[in-house]
Amino acid sequence: MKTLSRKEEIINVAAKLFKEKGYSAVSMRDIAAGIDIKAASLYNHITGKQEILSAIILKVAKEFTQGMESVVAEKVSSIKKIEHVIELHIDITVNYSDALAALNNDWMHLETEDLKAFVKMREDYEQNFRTILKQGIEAGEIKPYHPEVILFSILSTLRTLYLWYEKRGKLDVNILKKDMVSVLIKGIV
Amino acid sequence: MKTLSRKEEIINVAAKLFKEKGYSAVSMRDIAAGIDIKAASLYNHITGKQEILSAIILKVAKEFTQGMESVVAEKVSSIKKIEHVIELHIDITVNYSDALAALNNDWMHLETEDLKAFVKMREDYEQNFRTILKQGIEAGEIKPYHPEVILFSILSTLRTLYLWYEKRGKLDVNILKKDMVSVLIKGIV
DNA sequence: AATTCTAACTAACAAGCGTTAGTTTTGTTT
DNA sequence: AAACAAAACTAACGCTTGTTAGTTAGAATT
Repeated sequence: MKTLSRKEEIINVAAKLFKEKGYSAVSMRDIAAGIDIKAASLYNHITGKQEILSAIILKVAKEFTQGMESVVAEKVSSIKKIEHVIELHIDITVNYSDALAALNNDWMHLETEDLKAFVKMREDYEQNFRTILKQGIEAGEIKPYHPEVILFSILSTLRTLYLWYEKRGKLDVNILKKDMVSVLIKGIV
Repeated sequence: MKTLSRKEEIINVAAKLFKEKGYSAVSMRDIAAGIDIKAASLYNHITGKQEILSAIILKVAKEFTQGMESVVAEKVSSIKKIEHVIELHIDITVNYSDALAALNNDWMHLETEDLKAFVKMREDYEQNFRTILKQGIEAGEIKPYHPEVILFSILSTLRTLYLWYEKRGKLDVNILKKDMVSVLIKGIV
């Protein structure tokens, strides 16, 4: 357990508050109160509210981008790749569940460069996933549904996992992985 | 095409803006500008910002509650009931896609009575869905996974469908229903 | 012991917020 | 044409917002 720098502390507290009320409804005074200092003191550590949001979102977005690129490069079946994408999401959810709320709900409050960077990462990520699915369909591993329906179905489940993970008392990660893979890939009947 | 009352117009414009930026980031002046009047004029038609949010969210929440109760009362197999829940979500998504954004992301900004009413409806809804799944598992129609994993997986897909429906150019509803049912129930392998 | 640096503080700013009061315009009913 | 109601307007209110300036206390470095 490394001790956190003040900046990391600010970002963690902010992420938790953003998760509860959303970026716009959280004030700098709220964030400051969360670590028992005054709002003006925050500016000794960060340049502004925007920097906090960027730090939260882009860090996790990079983890997704990087993780997805690793999976794409693997020399395994498409189904195995999808399994690994599911596991990637679960791992990130477990480690950054507060940040994921901001990534899902507050990305539109990013500005200029950061917004563009985020949107690009998100598009690339989806495109990689789409490619995996199409290859799986071509190879006959996956039923020939419209790839968009499959993509959306799996991705929306994975993206909102953070809402659900904490509520159910932080279940065992390995059991979660096994069950999620089964339900999402093999169906329920 | 019935002509809208001013109040309905306000609510529709607000819902669209809430979808784009979230409740807290949308000002009364923004909403007013959306129908080309001044902010103060809104108050001839509504009592305040809160009433707009309540109107948007509770209307749709009631549709879900009512629809789910109809499905539960049906004398059909559990699988058929799940199919009908999926179709219910798709129908509501098509008719109220803006309102669904507020329902998903801004419900926590409801106050007192309205907040309590919403949370109760949501819990009841999930409980009904859970019951359908458990009966399906008991009857051997559904694989014996942990019902929570199935519930979460299907529900999170359906709840974020609004994000996806408009982006893909408003696909045909019947095709969408057919594909979603297949993917969510039968899996992809 | 003197100096520098870090991170807190108080005070205040201009701008924007939701909302209210009072007035004027618009369109309908008598 | 006069009277009325509905719905717009202008102006302003008290409050909160993100942020800046200037100051101070304590720790680290010289």
